[in-house]
Amino acid sequence: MSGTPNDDRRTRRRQATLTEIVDAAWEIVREHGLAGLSMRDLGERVGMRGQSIYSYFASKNEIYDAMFCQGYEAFIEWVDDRSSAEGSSEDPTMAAKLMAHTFIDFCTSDPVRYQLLFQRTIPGFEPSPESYAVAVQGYEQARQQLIRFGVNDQATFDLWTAMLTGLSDQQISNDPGGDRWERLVDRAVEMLLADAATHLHQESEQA
Amino acid sequence: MSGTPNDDRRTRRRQATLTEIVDAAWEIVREHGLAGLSMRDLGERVGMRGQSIYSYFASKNEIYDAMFCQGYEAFIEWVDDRSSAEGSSEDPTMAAKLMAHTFIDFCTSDPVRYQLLFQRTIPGFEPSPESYAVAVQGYEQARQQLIRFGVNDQATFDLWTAMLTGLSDQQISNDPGGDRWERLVDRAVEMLLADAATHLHQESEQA
DNA sequence: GTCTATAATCTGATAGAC
DNA sequence: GTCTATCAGATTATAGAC
Repeated sequence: MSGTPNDDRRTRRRQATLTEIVDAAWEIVREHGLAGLSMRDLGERVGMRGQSIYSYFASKNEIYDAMFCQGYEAFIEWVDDRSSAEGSSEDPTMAAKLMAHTFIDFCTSDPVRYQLLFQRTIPGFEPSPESYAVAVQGYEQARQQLIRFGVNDQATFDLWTAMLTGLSDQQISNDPGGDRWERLVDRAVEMLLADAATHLHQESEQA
Repeated sequence: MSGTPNDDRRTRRRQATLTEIVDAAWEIVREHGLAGLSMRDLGERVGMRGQSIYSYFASKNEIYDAMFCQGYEAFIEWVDDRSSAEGSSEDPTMAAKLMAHTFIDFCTSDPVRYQLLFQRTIPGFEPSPESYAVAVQGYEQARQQLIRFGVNDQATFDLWTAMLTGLSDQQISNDPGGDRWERLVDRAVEMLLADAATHLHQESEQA
């Protein structure tokens, strides 16, 4: 009863509408903030009534969840694309700086996405297990990258995430569109690398 | 026509109600998030109808503004109380660590306040000039403190704020109630001090 | 799958009696 | 200064026709 050409067409069409809705949700949220997403606006933007969205998503939180998932997929792709270029670099310091810029560019290029992925700001929202798994995958990818630069224990990694999210956060909050904190990234990486060298754990946690 | 004992009593009573309302607003916001503040809830908590609040505040944003102002006053007092104790310390490294803990304790002890003071998360809200002046005063106080530790140029100060807000933010977002990032503070300060020493600007910006 | 209709509730804010 | 009454909407979500 399944697998007919007609079913194929139908699911493809449905999938297209799903991504169309999520894309429209990102647009709204970039204009009116994370909390400013409403089903009516969303329906209007995608060419249907707000109530019809419920044929695709059971609730508003399910839309946030799809955005959360898509955001982390974008993160993984963003880092993948740029780390292959870094891999060809000989200088590990240079590679670490590139990685840091890659992360901060991702954050500052879309502040609302940063807010959804890396901060807890929507009161009722908890990511589904499936979306959370994607988030963990992104986190692990970043951790594996840093291990290459000698960041092989949890404490040092936590210090790096604090520094990099701190730079992103200040850049977004206090100098949107500028580079007041972004231009401190190279200096921050040099500082972190020097620190990591003095706190080296000999037992690497690599596989 | 003014200055009679009756006027005195009246303004004192009014002032008491004003702070009572702001205190109740903090309670609500700690329970339901920054965006979860409503005039009806606020009125109920303070013992009047929601509409009566408008006798004290012209709009909801004026309440956010009062909270913003009060939050920065609390920050100034918090730092003042603890920096006098630090002043008696001989070791500048120790003093810097105490200052960093003071800042991060302030942030993590009240996440919603941190959100209101240091992040831009309420869509329509802009602090009034009066409240903004208090914020600038708090910022300047922190800057003057760091100058004592050799952080005498803007770039180095920006790096410190990024590190300290980054640690606060990670602590709040990813380990609420714990100390996973808080326990990295001493190490972070040592790292920042070593960095500041190598980037010393001879022309101090002190008065 | 999309519609209309609507439930049920919340929102900030104003007018005017007392 | 607090109340009642009310405006003028907004919100998420469901039921049922087509």
